[in-house]
Amino acid sequence: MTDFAQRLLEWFDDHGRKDLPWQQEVTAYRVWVSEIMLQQTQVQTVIPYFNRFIERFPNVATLAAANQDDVLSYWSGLGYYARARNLHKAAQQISVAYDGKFPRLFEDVMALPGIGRSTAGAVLSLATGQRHAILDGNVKRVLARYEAIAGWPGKTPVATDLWLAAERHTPEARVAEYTQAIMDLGATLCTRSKPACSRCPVSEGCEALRTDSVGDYPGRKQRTAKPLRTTTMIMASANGQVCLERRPEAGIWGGLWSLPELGEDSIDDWCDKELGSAVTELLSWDILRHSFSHYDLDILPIVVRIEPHAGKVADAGVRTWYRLDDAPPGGLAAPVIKLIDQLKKSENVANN
DNA sequence: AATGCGGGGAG
DNA sequence: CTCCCAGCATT
Repeated sequence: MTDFAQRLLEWFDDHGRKDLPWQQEVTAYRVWVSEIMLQQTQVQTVIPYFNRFIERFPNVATLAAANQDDVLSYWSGLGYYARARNLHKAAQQISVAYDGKFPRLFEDVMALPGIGRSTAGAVLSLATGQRHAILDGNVKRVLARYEAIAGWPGKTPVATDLWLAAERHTPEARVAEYTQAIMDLGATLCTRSKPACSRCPVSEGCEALRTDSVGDYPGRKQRTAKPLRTTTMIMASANGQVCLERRPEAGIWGGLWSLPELGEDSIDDWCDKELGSAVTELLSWDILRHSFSHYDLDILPIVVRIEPHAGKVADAGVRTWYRLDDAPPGGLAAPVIKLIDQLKKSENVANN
């Protein structure tokens, strides 16, 4: 065992996290769900989503049997919705190919949609104790500093070096605890800013600390200016209902329900063409800026009151009337949740 | 090898 | 405001 692993495990006994929801009643399924939710998402954000998801889908069979709208509704607000679609698809594959039992072979796990090298290693090491390395954001930061591996981890040669270090330090015994320990170190001491090197169990061998350059690791990606895009979202409202449409599988917010977006048409033409209704009242709200990692989106919300005989939509498979005091038909993107909440409030005011 | 994919927490 | 997080799939 490397000195690094030895000291890390000793530290874990006293300071590691052992009370996270997915650390109770450890099963491959629960660890898998948690690892998918934790991709690019922090622990505190994930916990309530994990608890709700597990309550509704306690095992592979219940998840595989659910429809996609149901699954996405439990993911609504978490982001990266391809994760939920892949999780669902993988559960169905596990049902068929492995009789509902999560596979134990690394290659089989890697072959499931949404699971790559790091997640496969994390699930198998945490749930079964098999010796596999992981390389998530925390581990990249810890190892880049400890070994002074320069450069942005998105570059192949940098990632290759980090994986080699990860493999080299992963011990033969106590693998599950080691995996949790190195993530905990990154999350609690070896943080992105203001790392607590004075309390670090491996500070003695840390090359970045020795050269007083902890802040230089890991290397950052050179960033370009984010473009700004704009869209108009239509909140067509009648009889306490609002029109929603399902987005295509590919692209942003794939498979989620959203508000219709206005293209080149005028509002009146759109309502006539798509809903077969005339506008009775028109109201523009303030622009809502929604920020993605790669662009900003300015949303101009337009509330359209239409004639109350609206029951018709042009394409019933893609559009639906959503009753505001009802449960949503599926997953909703975060800004759509915000706008619909605002609409509910304004409806309540109007009715009081 | 580079890019697309969400949303939020931290500073 | 900026940075980037328990990454993976696609091209």
